[in-house]
Amino acid sequence: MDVALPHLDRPFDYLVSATDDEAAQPGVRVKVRFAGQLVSGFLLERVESSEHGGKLAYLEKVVSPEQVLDPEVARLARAVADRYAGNLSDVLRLAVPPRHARVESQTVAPGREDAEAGPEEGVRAGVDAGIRAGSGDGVRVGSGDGIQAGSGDGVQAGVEEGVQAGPEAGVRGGSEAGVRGGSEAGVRGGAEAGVRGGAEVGGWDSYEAGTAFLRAIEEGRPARGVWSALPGEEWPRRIAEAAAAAVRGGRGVVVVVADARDLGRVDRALGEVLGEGRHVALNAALGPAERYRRFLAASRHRVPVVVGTRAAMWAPVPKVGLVMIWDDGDDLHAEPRSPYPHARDVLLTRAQLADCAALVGGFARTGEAQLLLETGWAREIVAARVTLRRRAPAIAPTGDDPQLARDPGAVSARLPSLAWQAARQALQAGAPVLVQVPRRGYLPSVACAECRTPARCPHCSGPLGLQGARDVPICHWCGRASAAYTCPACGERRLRASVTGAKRTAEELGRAFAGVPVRTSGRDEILDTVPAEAALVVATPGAEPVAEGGFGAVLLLDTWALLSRADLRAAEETMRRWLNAAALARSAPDGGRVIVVADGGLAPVQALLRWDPGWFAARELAERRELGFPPAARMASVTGQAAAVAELLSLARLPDGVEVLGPVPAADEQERMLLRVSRSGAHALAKALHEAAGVRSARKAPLTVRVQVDPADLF
DNA sequence: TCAATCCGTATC
DNA sequence: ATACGGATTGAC
Repeated sequence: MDVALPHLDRPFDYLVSATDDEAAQPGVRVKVRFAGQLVSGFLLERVESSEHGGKLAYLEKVVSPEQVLDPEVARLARAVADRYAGNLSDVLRLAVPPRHARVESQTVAPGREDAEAGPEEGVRAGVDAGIRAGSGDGVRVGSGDGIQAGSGDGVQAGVEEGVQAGPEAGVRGGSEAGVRGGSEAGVRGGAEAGVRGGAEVGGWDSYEAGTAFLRAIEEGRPARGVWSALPGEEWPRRIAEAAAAAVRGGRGVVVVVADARDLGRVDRALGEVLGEGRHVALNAALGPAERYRRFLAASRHRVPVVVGTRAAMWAPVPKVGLVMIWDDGDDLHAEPRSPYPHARDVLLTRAQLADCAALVGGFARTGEAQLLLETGWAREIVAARVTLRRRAPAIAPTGDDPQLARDPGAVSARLPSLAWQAARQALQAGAPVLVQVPRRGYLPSVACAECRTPARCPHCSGPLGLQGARDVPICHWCGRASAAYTCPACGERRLRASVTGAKRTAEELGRAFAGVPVRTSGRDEILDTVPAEAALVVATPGAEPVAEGGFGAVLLLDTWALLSRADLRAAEETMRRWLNAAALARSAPDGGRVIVVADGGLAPVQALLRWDPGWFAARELAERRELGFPPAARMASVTGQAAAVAELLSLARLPDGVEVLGPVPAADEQERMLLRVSRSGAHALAKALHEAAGVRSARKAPLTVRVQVDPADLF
């Protein structure tokens, strides 16, 4: 039922007229009369009788016989709503794309391929028996406790406790538990698969548990993996190979990536590995018609594999056997609309509910992924150190480079000398060089308040910037503070903000490396690939192109700006950006180098030098455990006007052990309270908050309160 | 004693 | 939003 009121977040029963009987199948869109007005909803299930005491109304109409809400997705949506203290209707808005009637009629519905093309309405109009009113042949519409009673809670507990209880789940994943898929694998893949076995594993044999993981997927076992991709890895190809294994086993696959560029890469790889017509790519940027067309292709089980950005996590696929997420630390995976579910969480819940395989992959590793490993919910898929050494670039820090100030070359290049040397060598060898600089505005640069000469670091000539409200300018490149800055041109001491971004850096580097083409890739114009020839490529994090044959050198500049952010995830995010850029370099045996302009003693720098995202993630998680931060604990925020927040919290029957923190001021004269609870109490906390919101909405409380579980912006 | 009105609550 | 039931109030 498309009603976003927490106290109405449950299914409602309706009668079905004989006219609607055939079309009224689970998953179809319907219109019903609710409190006097016509509202839309989804038919959740057909039932013989209703427990509802009062009078039942008839379904107003079946909007379309298209079964757009897959039962598996409906269960998932309910579980996600529960986890995030949200309404099913909100989740379904995210999960099922808006209907496009023309697309629906243009394409042939399943099972009707042979029927004479007549419009579906015509087909049903023929069935026009009398009304079987009394029979009580009913239907359940709207919100899905109906799917049903026990399972709502049980399922949610499953994930929480699955993650928590670990060992059992882990053992289950690893062992022979999921025999179900086995038969299909035998029938479909058969001898062929057996023979091709080795080749089908593709590049997964570079990872210690890789081959076994792929075999498990093909055999339909619910294996769960956290995959640390090797530097230089053709990860879209690995994802496609994993998808192909599931398809050979007769199962469906859902892949979620962060942005359109990653989507393009996986889309291409899937086409190559699976052949055309075996998958669809879903992208928010598609128009409504094309989006619905592709959704229908999946919903009608025309294709076994769906890849897409965030919203694709809800895509229906036939007999889901594997869900995958790439680069789960990317903040694009967090849904910005209520109830703000995170793609990783949704996919893992999906795997838990469907008892299917799951893969969380990336060059970096998030605290959440680390937790999956430490609880035993998932197994590590990593390469042996010896393989890593063969594939990784040579990585060095320039932190306290003693040559920095003395080396005239470094000053003229406006780069620390080591970075300058690495770039020059790569260019001389005919290889492209990647320079990663933070996004414009990330840390504003400063210029002389009088003559507007850009303020430069006295040590390395890097651009100076101001961090937050602090007055002391800091170098973007080497991180040194310049307390007593004086403009070399006019002697002025005051500074004003100016902007330096990728563009400016590109200009400066162009002057330093005369004759070398300089290209930029950033927000407005993103490069996808660059050829294997000498060029400087200045890119913001996330916009780095892939170089044919790999970059000869990767320079990570302005690292201080990333590391010093006052964000819980600053270090993790920095690590992720570095690894993603460094992964684009050639291997050390092929001359690939990565220079990070940062102090080699810092933990993220250490982790980068050793290419050890696991070590870093374990360290991060341990720290968050100590501090009681997510994902070691579960947090929720309640935001709104002070009185409304207080009302909600007074109504909430919070479980034992909830810590209430705050209030802290929020935007628009509102305030925000934070609630913290152990992971085992997470479900109860969400339930209590949803119930309290329900009481408020039943009272028609005028002031809105926003409840967020695992808010993206903590501290 | 009954109807008009108000308030709170459920909405199949 | 709107409809309904129960309580409340005011007129006969």
